[in-house]
This record gives sequence, C-alpha cells and structure tokens, in this order.
Amino acid sequence: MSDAALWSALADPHRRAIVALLLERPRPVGEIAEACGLSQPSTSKHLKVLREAGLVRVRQDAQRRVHALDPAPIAALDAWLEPYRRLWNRSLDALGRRLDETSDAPRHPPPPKD
Amino acid sequence: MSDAALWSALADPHRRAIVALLLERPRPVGEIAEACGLSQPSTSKHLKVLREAGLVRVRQDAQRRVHALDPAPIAALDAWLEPYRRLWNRSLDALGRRLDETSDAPRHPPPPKD
DNA sequence: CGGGCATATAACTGTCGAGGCATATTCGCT
DNA sequence: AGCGAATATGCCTCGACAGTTATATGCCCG
Repeated sequence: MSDAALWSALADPHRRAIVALLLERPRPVGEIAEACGLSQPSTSKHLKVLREAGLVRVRQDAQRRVHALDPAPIAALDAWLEPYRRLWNRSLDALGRRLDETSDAPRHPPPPKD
Repeated sequence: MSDAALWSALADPHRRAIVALLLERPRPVGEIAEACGLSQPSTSKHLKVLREAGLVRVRQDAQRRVHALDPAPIAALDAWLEPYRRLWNRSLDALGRRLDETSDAPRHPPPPKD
C-alpha cells in the first residue's frame, strides 16, 4: 500500500524534479529550493512527502538537512513495470517478425510464444 | 510534457487497476466498470484520462468500445527509470563489495547487468 | 423509424493537495 | 544565554479532480 504513496509522490512534477536533482548528488534543502525555484516551506513539504514515500533519506549536518535518494522504491517501480515490459517486448517482437517477413534478411528462430 | 499526463494518469489507483486489467486482455467499458467496482460514468472518465495519456487505445465494435493497452508509454516510463536503475545497481554493487570485504568468500567480478 | 443497449458528456458537489505567509524549532557560534 | 542560519510546521485559500445523477449520442435490430 506504500505503493500508493510512491505513485502520488512521483505524480508531482516538482517532486520529480527534486528526485532528478538528488540523482546527481545529495543536497541540503536550501539548495534544492533554489535549484527548483521553489519557496523554502514548499520545498520542505515536498521533501516530507518524498521521505514518507521512502524515496529520500536525510542526514543531519549541523543545521543542514542533507537529502539523498533511496534506491529501494525505484526497484519497486521497476517491479511494477515488469509485466508491462513483457507486453512491450512482445510488441517489438511482432514488429520485428513483420519486418522479417517483408525483407529477405536472415531470419532468427521464432521465439517461443507463451 | 505528456510525461506529466502519463504520471498523473497512473497516480490514481483505480486507473492503475484498469491498466492491470487491460494487461490480461482488451475489454469493453462495462466489463472494466464491473471488475473494478466503479460506476459506468466514472469508468468512462478514467478511460478518457488513460486515452489522453496514450496508455490506452480504443477499437469500436458495434456499441462496444473495446479498450486495449498501448505499450509505448510503458517504454517512456522505463526510459525515465533508466538513470535511477543505474543508481540501484550501483548500490547493489556497493553492498556486494562490502559483503565481500567482510567475508573470506571468493569475490566475483561485478555482473554486467543490462 | 423507433426502441433499447453501451458509452460518452454535463452539471454539481465534496475532498485533497499545493502554494504562500507567518511562526516555531533546532543547532552552532560567540 | 542570546543570536542568526537552516529547516519544519500551522493555518489559510484556491484550484484540480473524483464521484454521482441526469441526459445526450451512437449503434444495432425489429
């Protein structure tokens, strides 16, 4: 069910921007705020959401609160995506087969259809 | 841009449920509504959102409107995920290295995960 | 061509979340 | 202790969105 938190956290474009920023390196709140053109309180709130979704972790450094990405939820997203990726591959496959049929290129063995 | 539409479409749990349903097979609106326990108008609206996000395509069959998944946006999500997946692998890597260091087990070379 | 089915759309309402401002909290420093 | 910097929190407002009811549209068939 923290699935829901994850999705709604990433639903916001500002939050995705923050996540992208943190991909480069961990950053304190102020830096994030400035980089995203957000006010400090707003940034703090977004970070709270990200924290509660498990996407972000905090390390306290004096008055600074340095936020860093936590890779785990990304894996959860990846897992969610899995079955759909299968669909995607299947459709690529079909496209490839169709191309093969209309060309005289060497054909690879038909993959076992499940 | 349409990235935003994709995320906000998938932000809704009912919509994710619909998408999951359509993964099994294409379905007409009524069937989706019943399966998700949603009213017909609500279902129609959700499907409209999914359509506008490009996640779903319609085929008209008499009065039925059969909705099916479009794999393309899934690929977009996958692409978005890419850089984060790298982070994830890196952290797995680090974990592995740490385990290697504290054990006397033979160390294996980092597996080229693609 | 009228009736009934499947679906879309309109109008309205309640809820939720984002942003802004002011203020509280926490920590380091002198 | 007192001050200033960095961040969190409370309160408020506003707009976006989901759900409902009622109605419109398109399509097949008799």
